[in-house]
Amino acid sequence: MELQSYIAKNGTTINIEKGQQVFTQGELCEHVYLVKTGLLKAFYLTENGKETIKSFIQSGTIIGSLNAAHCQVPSTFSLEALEQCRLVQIPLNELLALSKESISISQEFIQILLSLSLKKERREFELLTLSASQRFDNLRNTDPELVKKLTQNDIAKYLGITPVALSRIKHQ
Amino acid sequence: MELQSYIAKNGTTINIEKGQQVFTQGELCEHVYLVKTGLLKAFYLTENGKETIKSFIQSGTIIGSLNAAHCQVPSTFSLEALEQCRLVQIPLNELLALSKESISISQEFIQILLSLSLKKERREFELLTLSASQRFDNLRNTDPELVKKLTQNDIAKYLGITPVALSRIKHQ
DNA sequence: AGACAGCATTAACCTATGTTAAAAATAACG
DNA sequence: CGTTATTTTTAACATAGGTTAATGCTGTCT
Repeated sequence: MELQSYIAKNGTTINIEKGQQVFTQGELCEHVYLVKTGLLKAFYLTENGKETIKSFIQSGTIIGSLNAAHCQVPSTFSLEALEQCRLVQIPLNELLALSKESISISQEFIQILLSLSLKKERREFELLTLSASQRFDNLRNTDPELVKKLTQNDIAKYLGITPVALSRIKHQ
Repeated sequence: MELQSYIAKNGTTINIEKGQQVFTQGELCEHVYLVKTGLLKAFYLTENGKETIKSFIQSGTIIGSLNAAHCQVPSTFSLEALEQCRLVQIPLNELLALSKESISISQEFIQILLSLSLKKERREFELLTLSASQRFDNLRNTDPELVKKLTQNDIAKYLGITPVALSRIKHQ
């Protein structure tokens, strides 16, 4: 947890109101964020204006558009606060540079990336093999607290279905 | 590319016949593989015996059940040769240990994990926002050569639909 | 060539989810 | 409190994709 404390010390704290965006799809975003308090959603907006939620981000997590920050390209998604949030912001470059100096930071980075890839793999598996209602059950079992905090609209967008379909699924 | 040459030197070369499995879902798999030649598929088998393909692996790629190897848990997927393959095998532990000694190896690891996460993100995006036929178009545009080599069955399993549905999609 | 195996197509019918729109419930606010 | 917004439910219909099964195609072995 050297990394987290480095960020806490050297990053700049920002407050985000509910509904505000931390960064926006299509824009450059060179930072990485450590979530101190609050809850956020990372989401895509497709050409035809449809929103789909990539993930929900809870406190204690490090989040950022890694590829955007790393490759200096526009972010493919937006990050928005679902509640009032307190974040600590730091340029990814700074962390990467740091990791070049310190083995233990590198190692931590590797750990973070490995666990991120685990998360993505689970998600991929679910999208590929489970029906919408199975995915919903999964979410409810995995993180019932989170489900309580979310609006049905956002849950649906996360599951990849419409709120109407989710309402139907619930009544069974 | 220090990592690749380390693997090439210190790993053990194995040959896999078409149809053979490199490792199997449910088993431990502590190795990571560098694909020298050939083509493979990584796939899940669900409880009800349905197969879905996670990804196709072409030569030059490093593949393995990272989480299985790292956390010493059974792999969640199998790896099978679609053509006769030549691989170089090495324990992930050995690479992780190595990365603790060498900053440049750590850095390479980080690069690999970052690009892996980019790939997964694209896949997640597609599964979440595109229809089956859009996903098929995408695949055809991104890697037409690959599509030629694959059976329609495998393409369908990769897209998350049945071969019947894929056949329908093609005729439009 | 003939016989078989493995793929691909087609068709008929079924189910899950999308779409639109209206009604009902809940939350937010003066 | 009563009034507006916002979210959720319900209903009716449309569509994509699943299921099963039959048919056709291609290649391989003898």
